[in-house]
Amino acid sequence: MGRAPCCDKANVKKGPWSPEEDAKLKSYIEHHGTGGNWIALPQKIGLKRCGKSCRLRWLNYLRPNIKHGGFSEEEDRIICSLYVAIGSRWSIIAAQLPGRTDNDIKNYWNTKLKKKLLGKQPKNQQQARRVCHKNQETKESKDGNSLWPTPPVPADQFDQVDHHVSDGRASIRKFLTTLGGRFSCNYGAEHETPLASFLGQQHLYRSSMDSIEPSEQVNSFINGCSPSGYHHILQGRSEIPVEFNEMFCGNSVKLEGLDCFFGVGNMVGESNGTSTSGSMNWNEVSPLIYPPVVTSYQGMQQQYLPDELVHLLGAQ
DNA sequence: AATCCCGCCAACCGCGTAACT
DNA sequence: CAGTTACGCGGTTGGCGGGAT
Repeated sequence: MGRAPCCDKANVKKGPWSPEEDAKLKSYIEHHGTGGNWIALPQKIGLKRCGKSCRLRWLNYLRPNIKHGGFSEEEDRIICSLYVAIGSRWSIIAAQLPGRTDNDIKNYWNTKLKKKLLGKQPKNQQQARRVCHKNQETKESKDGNSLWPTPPVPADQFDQVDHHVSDGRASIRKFLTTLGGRFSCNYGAEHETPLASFLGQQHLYRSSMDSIEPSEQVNSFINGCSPSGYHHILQGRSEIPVEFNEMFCGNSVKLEGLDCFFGVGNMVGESNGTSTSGSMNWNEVSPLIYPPVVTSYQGMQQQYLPDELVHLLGAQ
């Protein structure tokens, strides 16, 4: 049957917005609001635009107090922290950064922040495109370090990560500690959301990871993860996005506590691309590399996220 | 000076889902 | 309860500008 189009595509203008269109939309919404119906809005104003397009334009550019560019270090840190915690939920991340839009944050992450973090990787990964383009075979491309093996993991073998679950909580604790350092609770700062407070003190760029202990809050989060919940996380409702997986794999720095995610002997430096699926034990390889289809975000929220985050997600 | 290449970002597209009938 | 509609979200695309060759 197919989906009904949201507007008459033939009669709708696409592409960049003109100042006149911006002015019409802005003026109308400021005086009358959206009327709760974006689809009808363009007709009311006399704009030949799709309702979705109007909504996007308003949310991303025309509404008051929108900031563009100039992300601060603090904002960087919050974005990174939240990305580690919840993945590419840009709207949720944007909700923690007043004046920022999900689109802006998404673009910022994809074009700058991700590279800033991945910049710690060997250069061959960053320059692969350029090098390939010039048909130059570099030393790095030969050493195999950039070739993270990518065999498929049969769905029925995910169960075999169960043996990790016994020490899973300890590993998650160690993992979060390694990633973020001290997760302390520091509510009360003005204009600080609980979530920003919860995550804001992570230090992703710590050079030393000795003698850091997770806070009570993190411990309670971790302890709140049932074994099945931990299994669920391992199975790919992974809150550790692929980029970070790649970052760690490509990083020569040994990250303690990641064994349960990467598998003994497969984490750093040993996946040199010379292995074959026949010689590697893929049950030991992180399922985070192959995130399966998400089936129940709602359920995950309720079971595996801290109360603060669940509350925020629920309040959306 | 011309061309190529790449990064950035505004905008679009399609899907999931809530709300409504 | 099923079907329909609209919203909101995240992934992707395409045009533009600037740097490199």
